[in-house]
Amino acid sequence: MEHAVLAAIASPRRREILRLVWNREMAAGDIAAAMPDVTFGAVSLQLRALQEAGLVVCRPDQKNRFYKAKRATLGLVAKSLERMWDDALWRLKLAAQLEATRRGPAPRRKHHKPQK
Amino acid sequence: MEHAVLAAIASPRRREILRLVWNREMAAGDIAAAMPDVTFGAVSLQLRALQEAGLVVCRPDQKNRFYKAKRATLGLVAKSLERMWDDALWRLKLAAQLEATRRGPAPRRKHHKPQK
DNA sequence: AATTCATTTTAGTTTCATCTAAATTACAGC
DNA sequence: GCTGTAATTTAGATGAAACTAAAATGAATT
Repeated sequence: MEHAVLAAIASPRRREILRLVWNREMAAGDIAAAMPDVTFGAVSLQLRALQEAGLVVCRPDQKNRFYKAKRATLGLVAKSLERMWDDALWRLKLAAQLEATRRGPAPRRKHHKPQK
Repeated sequence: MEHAVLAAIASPRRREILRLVWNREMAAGDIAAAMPDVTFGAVSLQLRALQEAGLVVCRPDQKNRFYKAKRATLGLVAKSLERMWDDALWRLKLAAQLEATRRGPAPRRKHHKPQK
């Protein structure tokens, strides 16, 4: 583990990319399309950073370049990242479920005795 | 593990501090004294960042404030950091030993046949 | 209450990362 | 060759992080 790796995963944007290519490989264009808030160029730069840190590998194929995560580089940290993503998902699902199943009046805060 | 933790350990300066207080607690002034290339103020700011990330705890005592690492916050990543530091030490020691025990002419690169 | 020591905080500057828009490269099909 | 698609690269703008110097805080000592 070197500095470059820690610096790479410190960026939310790069973690977002890393998560996309964690289990499957994806073309650069599809990665960029999954992030409508930035330009293709910006994504390409981050892909380069990830590649230089050894966190992704690139496979050129025809006009496309397919990226996928190189999990081994992260060692134990891979598990931490996965947990981080799972926890975030879990929180989202929980929030959605609470919202969907809620009936009746809005949840109350702890009750206080009315002032005289 | 949240973003704040990853962001905190992405900084070499904060890692340097974290390493100092990894096994023992240290007064802020002593930490700053161990880093002659920056001011006390700068170190204090980084200590605050580490504290906000939950990576150190502070114990006031008289005029001093003693900081120590809160390793639990790092979970598995703690091991990765330790390995990182050990590896760096190992490399330094190896280099020092090579330098100290070297005798005779400087080490040669792989021999090539002389050109005719 | 004034002084000293240890530390934090503030305000301003520099440095660095990230982004955009546009130019450029690379590859394939016509 | 030219055209179109996929991606990278460049140059420049913007914002955040890290630093410094100086001022402010807090706790002990006189």
